[in-house]
Amino acid sequence: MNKINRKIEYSLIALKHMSQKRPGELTTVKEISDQYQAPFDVTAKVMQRLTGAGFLKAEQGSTGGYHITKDLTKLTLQDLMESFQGPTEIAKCLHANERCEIQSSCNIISPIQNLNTRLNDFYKSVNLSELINKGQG
Amino acid sequence: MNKINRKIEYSLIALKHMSQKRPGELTTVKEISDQYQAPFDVTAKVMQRLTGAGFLKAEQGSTGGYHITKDLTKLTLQDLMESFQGPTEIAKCLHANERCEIQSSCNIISPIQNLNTRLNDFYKSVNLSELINKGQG
DNA sequence: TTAAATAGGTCAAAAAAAGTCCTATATTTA
DNA sequence: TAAATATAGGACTTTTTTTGACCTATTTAA
Repeated sequence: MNKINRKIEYSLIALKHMSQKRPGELTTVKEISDQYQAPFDVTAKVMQRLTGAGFLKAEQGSTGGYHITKDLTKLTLQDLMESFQGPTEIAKCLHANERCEIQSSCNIISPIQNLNTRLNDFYKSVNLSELINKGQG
Repeated sequence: MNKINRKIEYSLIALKHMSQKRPGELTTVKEISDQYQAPFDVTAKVMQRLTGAGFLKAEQGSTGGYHITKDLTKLTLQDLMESFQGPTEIAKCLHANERCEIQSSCNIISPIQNLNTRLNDFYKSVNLSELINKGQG
């Protein structure tokens, strides 16, 4: 529990890698999967997702690749997470289409809602640019 | 991802339930599993764990049960989580006995460490008593 | 036309979470 | 003293989630 998933990790790796390039310079999936030993297919999907979310722009064709189009200083961990899994929902009862079996008798729905909001606020407080550039990593 | 696990949920349910009783009044596993429709065995394990962590005291025998022994206003979500899963570690690389396959080439170890600390600080900022009493539950 | 890139669907394997089954021990009470 | 009811906890199974692999299509430069 509390683990950050691989997609978020690969996203951070890719974003950091790309943020260290000159503006507009392209990065391929192969480049990242080779350099960081990340599985090609998973990395590819991650890049596609980041593209769909507007973080990156993809250039097609044999000399194609990706480049960052958004200002990382204006993005938060919350933005990144949301692009993969929608709104943060720490329990089933918070999700419209899921149903918690014990919901009818549950005594902690308000606390859960409160905690969810606070966790989300925390994610919003984590700036992606800052995060990526912490330490020498 | 980002889900709180069932054990933490059942813990909060039980703690809230017990905090609403008179001091020293006992609560049984059956009482909780019946009232909140939580699985008996899982709830039992949770209570045992909370006991081991010093949150509760168990009274043996046919009129036994549990009661809270710690002041919830002095406990945090971090304390609760730690009692179930040890220190919060958002990625393998932070854990002494786990090994991340890509660690040797990873470019985000420092960011991950930083984020881990901040998340932990967040959990420490969530007071259990406050959390449990948010809203009408 | 070929090579190398992105796009994306489907499936399988692995890991983690959740729950069940079973037995042992303690203690009250009939 | 036996029965009932409580905690203690090991072992296992099922379910869910996560992670990764496989495959095909499309785009574009050389």
